[in-house]
Amino acid sequence: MKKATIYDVAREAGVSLATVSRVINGSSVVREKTKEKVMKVIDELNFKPNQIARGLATNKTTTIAVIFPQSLFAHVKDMIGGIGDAGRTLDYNITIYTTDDIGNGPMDDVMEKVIRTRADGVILFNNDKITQQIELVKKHSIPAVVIGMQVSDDSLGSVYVDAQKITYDIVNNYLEKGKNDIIFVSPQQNLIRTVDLIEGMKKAYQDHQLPFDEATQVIDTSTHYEESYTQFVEHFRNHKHDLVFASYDKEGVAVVNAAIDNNISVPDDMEVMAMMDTSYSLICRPSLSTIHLPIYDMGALAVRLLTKILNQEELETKEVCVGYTNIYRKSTIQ
Amino acid sequence: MKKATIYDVAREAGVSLATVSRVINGSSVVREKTKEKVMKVIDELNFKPNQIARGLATNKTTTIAVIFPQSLFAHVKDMIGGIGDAGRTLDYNITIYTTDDIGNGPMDDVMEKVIRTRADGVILFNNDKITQQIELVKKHSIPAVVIGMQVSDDSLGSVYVDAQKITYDIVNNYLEKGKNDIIFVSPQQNLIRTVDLIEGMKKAYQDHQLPFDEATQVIDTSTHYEESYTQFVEHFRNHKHDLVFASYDKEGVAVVNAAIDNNISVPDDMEVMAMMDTSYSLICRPSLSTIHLPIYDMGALAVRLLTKILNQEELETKEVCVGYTNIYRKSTIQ
DNA sequence: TTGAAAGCGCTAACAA
DNA sequence: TTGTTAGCGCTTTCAA
Repeated sequence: MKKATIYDVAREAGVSLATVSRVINGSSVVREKTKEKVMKVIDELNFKPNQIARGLATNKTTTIAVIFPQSLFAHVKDMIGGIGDAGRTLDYNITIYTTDDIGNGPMDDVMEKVIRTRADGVILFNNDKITQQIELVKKHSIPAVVIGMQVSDDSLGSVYVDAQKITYDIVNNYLEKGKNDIIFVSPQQNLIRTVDLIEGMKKAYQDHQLPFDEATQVIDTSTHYEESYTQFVEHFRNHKHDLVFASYDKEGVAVVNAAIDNNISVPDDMEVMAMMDTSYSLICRPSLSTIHLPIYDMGALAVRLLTKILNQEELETKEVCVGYTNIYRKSTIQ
Repeated sequence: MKKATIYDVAREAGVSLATVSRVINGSSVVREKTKEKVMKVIDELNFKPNQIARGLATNKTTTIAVIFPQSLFAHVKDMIGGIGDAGRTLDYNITIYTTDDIGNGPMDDVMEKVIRTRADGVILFNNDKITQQIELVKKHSIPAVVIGMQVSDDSLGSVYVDAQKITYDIVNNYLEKGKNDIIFVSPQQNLIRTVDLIEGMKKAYQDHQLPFDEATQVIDTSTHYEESYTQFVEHFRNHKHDLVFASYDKEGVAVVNAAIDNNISVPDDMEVMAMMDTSYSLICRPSLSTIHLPIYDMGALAVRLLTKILNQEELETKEVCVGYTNIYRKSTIQ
């Protein structure tokens, strides 16, 4: 049995196409009596408007494309809940596109697909290729919002956190206590811009007239627990710091475990602080002090912001900065 | 500047619509010379075929809807990588829909959206409402594959793991060693059917002519670490078992940590085994023995299977059973 | 308040 | 090998 179309409804209800269209789009001009009649037929025929046809007619798809590299997956997946829920509430379809790790001209290919599908807008995430991605959406003038970094551009929105402030405050706090052996560990790919995080540290050192040596105080690591753990076991064989700040809980746990295995007591001999407040930080023993970011909300906010841009709604700002909370648990002395 | 349409290309290239259409769809009948000419214009005008228009004409959207309850998010998110990558390789769009936790008539609403968007097919996950969901897709005759449970139905595909065998083998092994105080812990919502997991245990007990008491040997828990941890700290105050089998690593870690806090040594006093082989099992101390399931692959396989069904390709079976590996680490005596 | 009709951008017979 | 033409199912003027 074929799906009922608007024609079928019109015929059965004895009205024109236009009237049915008005009814399903909630136009106010249609008489109550007619409306009821049409609704009844819609129900009887189990008619569901074809969004594809509508899309063709209106040149809108009510679809938002979410683009992210697989390597950022750990961060993105936690946001998908918020993105999905907001999409549902606001009646937008969310379609996801992964880049890299597979295929060849990754970003171009993906953008090509997004353009073909005529998504109304896209959501991007801070990553090492973000500049190139932003170029692309601008070139094709696709409305977009990027999560994880502030971007000041008329055509783009952004949802971000004040990364510099996060590290500045923490580092400043330790320096004030005379604890100035602080290192920063992070994988290359990160939702929160590592340059900003590092910048915040630098500033704090500067304000205390202390030297900050990026070569030794910033350590790159892997996103795979086993690799980072192994790396840190080695590192802590002959290093010990006042504070290790990790940009993601998982790496924070690797630090803690590696330290413990080198008989460095956390937090007594060395303090550890991480970011994101995921389950990892709870599971860790001692439990990890961490920065809580409103991950779910950031996803939902990005969708909300994007739809506002799409609907040309008034908005005070296209750059929305979200708050965060320092959560002190057992890996720091508080 | 408006986007170029197939008309623009036809006009510029001095050919008809049909020819352009043939070129972009890779039809073999078009002369090489003409093809080149058309391609050139396509490039110049930066023409991107409108998939919406194509969808209307062909009655196909090349999109797959992935539907899952938020409560199953922890499992699903790990699969999204595989689903996304497979979608990209096979040139299908993946759109995600979350159910429950928000809104009212959850599943009906979602299905309504899926129908409106005319997704070619859907991917479902085992969860406590799966029967109802299967009913719905069948009622609307939407091609579907479900992940996490075997379903024998002509119109549906499934990608699953032999859950009964997993628990049977493990439990059987312990019973043979005379260790028969075994409990099973799991949250309500699970990707792998808990009834099957429990059934496997029962069978093993049966084969050993030993009683299995579901009331005491099966423990429900929360998906939130803090809650399950608290619950287990209480439980282990006056319980100790030969083996605790948890259906997900996170709950396994909660068991381990709660046991340790009650001075129960793992694995000497009590062994713990979990499922999924996520980072949690690595982070746990002692590291968790766990069942490795090919999560990424299951996602990719589901997409592959669904597209085969959509394209009416020949397939030996619609019920694909994937393998698994027992990974023994430090939470069990091996 | 309703209807007629054109058009959205493409595909797919069918004819040439 | 190419072109003509009729849809696909909806929205949206414009007129009534």
